[in-house]
Amino acid sequence: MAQRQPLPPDMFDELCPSSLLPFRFGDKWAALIIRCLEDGPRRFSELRVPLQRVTPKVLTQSLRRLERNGLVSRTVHAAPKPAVEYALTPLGRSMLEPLKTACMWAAEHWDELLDAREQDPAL
Amino acid sequence: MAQRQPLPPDMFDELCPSSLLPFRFGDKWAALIIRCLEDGPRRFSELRVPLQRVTPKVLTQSLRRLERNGLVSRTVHAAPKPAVEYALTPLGRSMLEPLKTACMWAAEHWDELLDAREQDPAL
DNA sequence: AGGGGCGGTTACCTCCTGGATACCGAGACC
DNA sequence: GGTCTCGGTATCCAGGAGGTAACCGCCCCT
Repeated sequence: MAQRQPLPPDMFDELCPSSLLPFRFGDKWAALIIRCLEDGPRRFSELRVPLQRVTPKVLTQSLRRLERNGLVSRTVHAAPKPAVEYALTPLGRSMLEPLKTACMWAAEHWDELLDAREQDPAL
Repeated sequence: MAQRQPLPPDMFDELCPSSLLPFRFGDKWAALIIRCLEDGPRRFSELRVPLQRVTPKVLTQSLRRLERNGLVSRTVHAAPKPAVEYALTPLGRSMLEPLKTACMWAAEHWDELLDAREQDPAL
């Protein structure tokens, strides 16, 4: 193997996007919410169906954060019935691609991950 | 737009890979460590160079966790000098691809993310 | 035999996330 | 006017992630 370069001290300096974001994106439920919105706007109570174990407080928190980061939009419809719809913004939609790449990796290697854990039962 | 399907309650049931892993992978430093190991094995003190702000305790924690999950291997060389080398396993190496996809997304949309936060100064 | 680098460990503490539970206000409906 | 659903809030709390600081054993080198 060729001689490797030493790792530069400034490799991850500052707010480098590649150092902060990937694979630590959002909170626990953010990715799932984005996938729920893939097919179009959804209402609060619609989201609670697949995300059964998310309490309303936490769901609100997640949605607010996604809104703040410009990935999701929140629209209140007064008529005919009061309703709130959450939808992906273009930015949110652009995130579907890397999200799916990650999902595919996870699906492909899920067994290996489980195996590794079982081979080392120490926690 | 065509009528959307309602979201199924079992959409994220159980340990579905796509629900657990993507974008919440590992701890705070896991992704950075993996990128540091891309070019070959590295020693503990080598990793501390780019990851300046990681204390030894936390770095050890991260590495142990990556080892447990089968992404990184730890090898102790006794001779000629005592040294410990961390390297990517094939599984760890397979993670580089989705990781880079995520990095590219972050780099492309970094400005938009910052903009969104500034438009909504409420926290 | 003393010092220094390597590769950690230990104890302690803080903050944030996320969960449980209960409550609530505005409209629509009966 | 009472009640139902929708879309949340308010409060409290526990666990874990991650940071700080100090210490440590081993081996090599001189």
